[in-house]
Amino acid sequence: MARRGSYAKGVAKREEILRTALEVVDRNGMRGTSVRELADAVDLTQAGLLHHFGSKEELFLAILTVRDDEDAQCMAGLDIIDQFLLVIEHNAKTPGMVQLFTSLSAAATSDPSHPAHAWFAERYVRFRTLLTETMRERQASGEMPADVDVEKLAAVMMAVSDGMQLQWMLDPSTDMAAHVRLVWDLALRSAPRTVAS
Amino acid sequence: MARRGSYAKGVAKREEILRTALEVVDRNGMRGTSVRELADAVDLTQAGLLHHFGSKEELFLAILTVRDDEDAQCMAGLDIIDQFLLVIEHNAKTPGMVQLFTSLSAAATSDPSHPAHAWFAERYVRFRTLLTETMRERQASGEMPADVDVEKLAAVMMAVSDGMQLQWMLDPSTDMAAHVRLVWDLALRSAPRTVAS
DNA sequence: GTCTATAAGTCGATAGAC
DNA sequence: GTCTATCGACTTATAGAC
Repeated sequence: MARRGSYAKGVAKREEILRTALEVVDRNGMRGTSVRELADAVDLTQAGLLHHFGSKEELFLAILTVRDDEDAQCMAGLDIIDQFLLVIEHNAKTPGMVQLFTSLSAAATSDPSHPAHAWFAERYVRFRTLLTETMRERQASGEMPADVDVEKLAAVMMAVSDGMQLQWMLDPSTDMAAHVRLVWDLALRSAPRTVAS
Repeated sequence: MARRGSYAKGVAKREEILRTALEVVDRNGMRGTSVRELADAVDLTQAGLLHHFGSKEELFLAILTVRDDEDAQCMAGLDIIDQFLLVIEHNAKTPGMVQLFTSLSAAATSDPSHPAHAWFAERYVRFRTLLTETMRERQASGEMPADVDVEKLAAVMMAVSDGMQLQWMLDPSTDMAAHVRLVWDLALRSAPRTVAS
């Protein structure tokens, strides 16, 4: 079918754009990367590129989505906490990606009309829920102190991960994963609170 | 002296701009607030406003600096940890400011040539040092477990504070201070690690 | 020294031809 | 699906009035 052919071409071009954009962003970050630059890298005009993605922001969002999916794929089966730490260690090798994530998350979370607002909202709920449930299981099996507020701890783990990216960008010798692990270790070895009568 | 007079006028105008800009930003945030808008609010043209600050980014940086100074001023004498938590509680009442801080910190930390890059770098070092020293004192006095890595914990406290702002912007019912307090409590009541022989 | 007015350039976004 | 052309918003820079 002709329709099938042209559709497939669009998808292929879209993926070529994403793959190239991912590399460019990883070198240069979001800031200072214009749509025209990305368009040149895939031999398109700026308008030609924007035909595949509605806007610059949607293009960048697509990049993050691909990245999230790839992370999830190659970590399938691992312990959630281990996954979490591995992703953070991996982030330290892709500075442009970290830059893109922090910039976009700041812009998108602060503006409900931002194209990526819903994506981030859903992402936080999903990961927080996943972490919370895992921690509850560990509490049930006695691997974790029962009186830790795991719902808050899950939010904190993500917040540390996000926040450490800023400090890491200022000083790339910072070990982001080690800082997240510190919180996790504190939670694991926190002494059960004695109930005051 | 005439020179003294005109200099004072410049400073006065600068402060009027900052005061007004602070209000406008607190309502509208950084995103969607143009220099022209701010200029209109203080009865200046865009170029007139930019004469006082080199650029939009430097203007916004000046706003954050004023905010930091005001926070520090009205908290003088309080315990550092209490100060930290009080500032976070205060942030929850100034959404535009939180928006400005997250947007600017993302943009500035990721780009060494950003006008606010050095400011953020210095700010993180300063606060981290302050927190670290305070914690060391508490360890010395026995108020805090001796084997907690306070240098990392200080960085973590700031990271949680920064990171929770994103989740709070997505859901303003989030209690940012409570999450920071969770980390602090975990550190305080963490059981001393037994040394493996 | 401070401000007005304006010019030039960049960026993202969009309309319409092919 | 890709292009040309153009629009409007923003920023920087500067010439010159006061």
